[in-house]
Amino acid sequence: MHAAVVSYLQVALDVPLQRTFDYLWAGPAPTVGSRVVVPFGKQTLAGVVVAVSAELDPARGLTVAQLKASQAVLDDMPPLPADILALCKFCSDYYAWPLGQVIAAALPGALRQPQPWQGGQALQFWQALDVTALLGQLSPRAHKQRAVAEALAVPRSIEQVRAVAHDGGRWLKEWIAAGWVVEAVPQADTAPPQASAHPDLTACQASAVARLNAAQGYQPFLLYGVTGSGKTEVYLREIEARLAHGGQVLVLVPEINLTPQLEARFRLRFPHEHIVALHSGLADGERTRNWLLAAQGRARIVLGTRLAVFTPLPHLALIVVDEEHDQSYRQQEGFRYSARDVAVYRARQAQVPIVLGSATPAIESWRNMREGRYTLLTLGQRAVTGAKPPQMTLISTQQQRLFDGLTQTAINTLRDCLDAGQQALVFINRRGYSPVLACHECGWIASCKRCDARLVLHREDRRLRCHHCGWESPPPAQCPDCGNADLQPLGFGTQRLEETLTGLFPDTPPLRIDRDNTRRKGSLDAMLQQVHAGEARLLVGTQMLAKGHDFAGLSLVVVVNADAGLFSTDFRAQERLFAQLLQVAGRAGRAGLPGRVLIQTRYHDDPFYPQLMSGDYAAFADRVLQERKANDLPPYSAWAMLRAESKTLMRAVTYLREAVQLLRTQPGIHAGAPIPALMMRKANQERAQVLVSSSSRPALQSAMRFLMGELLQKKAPGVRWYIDIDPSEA
DNA sequence: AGCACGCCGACT
DNA sequence: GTCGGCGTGCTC
Repeated sequence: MHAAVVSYLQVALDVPLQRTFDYLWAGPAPTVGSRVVVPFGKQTLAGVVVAVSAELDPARGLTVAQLKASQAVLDDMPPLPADILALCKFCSDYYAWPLGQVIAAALPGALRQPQPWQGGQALQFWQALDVTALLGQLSPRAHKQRAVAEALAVPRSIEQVRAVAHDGGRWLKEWIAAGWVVEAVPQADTAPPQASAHPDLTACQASAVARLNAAQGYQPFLLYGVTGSGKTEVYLREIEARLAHGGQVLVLVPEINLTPQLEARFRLRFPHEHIVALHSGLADGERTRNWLLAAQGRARIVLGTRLAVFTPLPHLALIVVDEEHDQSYRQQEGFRYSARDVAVYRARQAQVPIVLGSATPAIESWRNMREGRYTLLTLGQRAVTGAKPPQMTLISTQQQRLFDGLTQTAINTLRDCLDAGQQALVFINRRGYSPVLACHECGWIASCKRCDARLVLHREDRRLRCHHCGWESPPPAQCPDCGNADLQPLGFGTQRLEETLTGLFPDTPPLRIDRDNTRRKGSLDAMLQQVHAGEARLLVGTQMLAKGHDFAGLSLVVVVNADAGLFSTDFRAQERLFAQLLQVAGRAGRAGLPGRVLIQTRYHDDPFYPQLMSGDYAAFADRVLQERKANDLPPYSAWAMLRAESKTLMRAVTYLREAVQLLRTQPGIHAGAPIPALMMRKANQERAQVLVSSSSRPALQSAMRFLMGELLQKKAPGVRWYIDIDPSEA
């Protein structure tokens, strides 16, 4: 007889509590990273074991009697490997978010449930023993069945079979029972990469590929090239090289709706590889299956959105972040992280190269490149011939009156375009721009005297506020420079644009395409269909239209409120605007038609516009970097936003004031004044925020850690708070 | 986050 | 007399 084995497990649970919980396990110690089912209060939860010991650590301050027993150790997934746990731990510390919730974000939904995942059979693959013989059994008119049978010439999962035909799963079951189809192992590794369809590389591409090929261990690259310069081909070549050495690659892309095209291109290029997609648009089962295939090392290419950055990849050999500047790499809800930054950390941790690709790199990445931390790979020339760069024109709104946001020049040009039977896009962007008060006569802009930042107009209480330092005042009755009494926020007047256009062009009613009216599934496709069919010729769109969609008949783009983006309180707004305008300009004149882009601005003298006109992003980025340095903005200063919500604004503000007092005891920390949030009421909660900054990242980290300790101690009835590290806007 | 316990208003 | 409002307190 031998003594009963007892292990003590530290378990991370998906609860908003900054600690792990300890459980007993009557049996041999499970592997760290295992999924367990544990009782928690009255609930039963799934958790992940983050530490195991044979004795209860007295430092935990618990007695054995206080511990409950873990109910089960699940084996439906391989235990989370040490590198992923370490990555989660890093994120938990860096982003000040509970470890259990970071881990939960890293797992697909089915593996967050306190039941074993039942979809294991979806990991099996099936293949017809003899396709010809099977086809001979089928009715020649059963086209769907025949298609499924043909697909089974190579190993297929049940999802893949269902994708071929709706009833595919049922037929598969029948054929398995009849012995026509047997389980098979995909032969990903034995098939040599096909030497098919490799386009010739330009000199720039060839040199980029050569330098990527030579990379060993951790090496970050910034692949900088205009649209059409062939960044994807560079990724594909490098991926091919890394796969040839038995590696896995992680490819991150910004949006779900861009994935199908790219995925198709990857599948075409690597027909014998397991390529799995990972994004929130997948059904739970498929996402879990894809995640497991990657974690088992069976899928060698993972193509996913930001959440894919946490996928376990035992043979990780390369990370690609496409359109690395894109805002959708930032999770804005709950566990707020930047997938690009996490990807860089992961590449260093795994000692593999990482390629950050963009035509308009994030200023942070540009700085890393300029300071020698990232290697620059430039793709200069256009690989795709034919597409001529559009002709860009500025229209100064200084001389021309605006009619609901449109100049006469813009109206005339739109009319000419529509009369000629072509398509036009009026591009507005009002997302994320704070109302910045300006004089539309002389160009004066309300700015903070103390920090040089733009002031924001808070309409609720008619106050101007600096989101940087908290200074506030009532808005001036008239322009301090020219005396004009009609001060309006930049970008005002675009609200009624759609009606105005309807009135101006009754024969070609505008079609508005934005987030609000495309939320319903399929509605975007229906609208795009109308555009392609030429039924809609006048489009009104937001940045949704800037990405990805090509319209053959589109020859004119009018940008109506660029200035609202140029003078935003968001210090990142300029680079976003630059990227967006370059992108939207690329929409015009795709198919031989000469493209024209009209940009209305009151501030045509701003250095922004000449740099935009010449497409000189490098000059723009260097200038922005200098400005950021001069004004002590990120990345030259580390920022965190402390946000609080409560029933009343007073409470949230008072709470933040106390937090500011605490922060000011910390060395090297600057904390401003609490500011009411612009979108104030959200779910009946008033919100306020305060900006915390430091010239030293470690100082900021330790101050926030200190603050969290203090805030967790003191109880604040009805106040919820959280910390946003590296916030995307002020 | 859940889910309890816990004291004060309108109702089978 | 009870059902139920959500304040506050805890979860190994």
